[in-house]
Amino acid sequence: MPERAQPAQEQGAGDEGAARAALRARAAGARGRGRTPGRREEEDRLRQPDPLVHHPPLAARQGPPHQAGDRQRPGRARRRPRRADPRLPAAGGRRLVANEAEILAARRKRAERLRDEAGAELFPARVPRPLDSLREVSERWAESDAEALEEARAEARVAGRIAAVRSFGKAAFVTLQADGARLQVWVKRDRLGSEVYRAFRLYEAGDFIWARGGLLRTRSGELTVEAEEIGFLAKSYRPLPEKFHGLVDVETRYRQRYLDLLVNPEARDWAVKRSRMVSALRALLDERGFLEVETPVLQPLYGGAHATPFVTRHKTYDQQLYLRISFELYLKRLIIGGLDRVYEIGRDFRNEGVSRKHNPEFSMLEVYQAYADYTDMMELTENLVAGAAERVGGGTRVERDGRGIDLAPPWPRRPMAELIRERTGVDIEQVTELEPLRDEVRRAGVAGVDPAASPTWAALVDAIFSQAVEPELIDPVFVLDYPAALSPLAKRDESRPHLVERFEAFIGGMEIANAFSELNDPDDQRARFEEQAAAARSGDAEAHPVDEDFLRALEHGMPPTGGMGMGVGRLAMILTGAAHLREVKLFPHLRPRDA
RNA sequence: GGGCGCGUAGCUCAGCUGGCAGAGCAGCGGACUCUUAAUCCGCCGGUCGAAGGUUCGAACCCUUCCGCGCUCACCA
Repeated sequence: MPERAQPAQEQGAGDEGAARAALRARAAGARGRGRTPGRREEEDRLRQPDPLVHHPPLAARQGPPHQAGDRQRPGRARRRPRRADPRLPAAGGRRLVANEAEILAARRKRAERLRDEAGAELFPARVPRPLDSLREVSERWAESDAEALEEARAEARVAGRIAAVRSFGKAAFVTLQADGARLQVWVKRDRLGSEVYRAFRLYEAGDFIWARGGLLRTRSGELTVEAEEIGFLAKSYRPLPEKFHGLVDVETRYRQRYLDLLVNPEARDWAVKRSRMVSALRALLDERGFLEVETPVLQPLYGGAHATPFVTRHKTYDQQLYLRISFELYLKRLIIGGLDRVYEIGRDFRNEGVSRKHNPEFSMLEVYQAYADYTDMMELTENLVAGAAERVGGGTRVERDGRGIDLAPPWPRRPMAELIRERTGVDIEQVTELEPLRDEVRRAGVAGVDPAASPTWAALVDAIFSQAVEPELIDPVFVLDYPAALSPLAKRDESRPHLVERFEAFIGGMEIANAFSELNDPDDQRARFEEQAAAARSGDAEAHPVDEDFLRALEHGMPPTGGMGMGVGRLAMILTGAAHLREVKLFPHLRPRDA
């Protein structure tokens, strides 16, 4: 029962702020200075003003006499300090400062005028039909010049959110945004009539509207709908993020991802790519005859990985349940039951720390194929990754940290011992005891590895590999021939019993997949479970318990089976070039807002 | 948990060696029928994260705390 690749535990590709820096550079243009913005809303929420104590009038301040008189600006100097008005309603869980309240009040007031003076419905139930897709309109006429548009008498009726308004008194240009596409609408009073135009002036950025009219090119060549009809679709009571710099604050981007998606093209692009990637994985597996299944998230006993589970409780059964840490044991039951090719794409939950490398819930693909072994899983893995890349991005070449990576199969197969020897000079095949290996590591001076910190030979091998080898595995590679001691859950290599039939796939310095020839000897499996149980008794909180029900299933016989787990988030990082797992996660886990 | 960094207007950020708290955007009022960060005129907007300390004087120096980020450890 191999524990699977854990996308929550990324071996991050170093550069902390690459994504953020890119965002900032894009948002701020050439003038952008690198600086992490702060978050003021929090403080606003916590403030309890006492102006007399904290903000005395300037006249009452102690100040040097020679500075006092001549340079004060009367207007500023006499301004009374503003502060949060405790009477204002809390919104979104925090107290509003007066200025933000003013902005919101202005939008409310404008909405009321739109409803009462212009007679518009703020949230109408119906949208005029037929409606042209804004994206399709802009794509269809993208290459047509002014004459071509006129000749075709091109027309469109589009709807979207107002992203920007450039107003000229009796005319205005409105940038509509929908589904990630943008299209300009030219709103002119002489075309619409003064009554409609007066109502239009109460529209504002963030609102949803529709417009119908002929397509033309402006002097600057932009495809534009010259509105002959216009209407209101939905009010936005809150403003969009600042239009030039956009939304930069990392925490706000995650907490209010909808704003991030609206204004940061990367956010949208990565979300779309991840979705397409998952669709591609499904399609590729389906084409190979695999059956997608769903197994319990709520499990009476957890297993299949080495991790701390979340615990929950079923009320009416008064039953303790665990959120799954892997799908493994259930999928193998299905193999036993004759579903010879199954996979599941879903969420695992591991009650571990949250950081750039950890998210308590993360997506996993697990695949099991009867009458197969780990070599079949290699072929499957490289074809899934390359196939997904082709279907998502059009090719098997991706960029990472400024260099290209080719995902096209076949990927090299490299024994772990060989890689370690190449990088460090340490030969784990020759040095098979803990103490000699420690000496060897000290002699070789492996950076980042403290030989004394690893309690066993296997742990030290793992430390060497993680530190010295893994970060350098940029191009796709299968690492195989894992020491049996390092992989107690996989089938032994028959001709070399100190090794197991296991591989891990690495790309961009990250573990992408982990696979085994699955252990199907129930007696051996029982022995492994009991080792785990013993470890648990001696204090290993993550060792998992004996699963009698699973053992009973195994005793009914499981065919030789290859199994593979792949971190969906990790693969998404590779295909999008994202530096952080949470960039490809729509709603990453965050610390709660109110302590 | 350890280390490093950051926190100034609703947003993005300046603020020099301790001496007047600023800009742009957003908001409000006005002008403007080819703009696209529209432009122009005027106005509004601040507990400089919090508390304490040093100082004649603190956004700036010191201490503690809070929040966020990075990193190490942990997490095979």
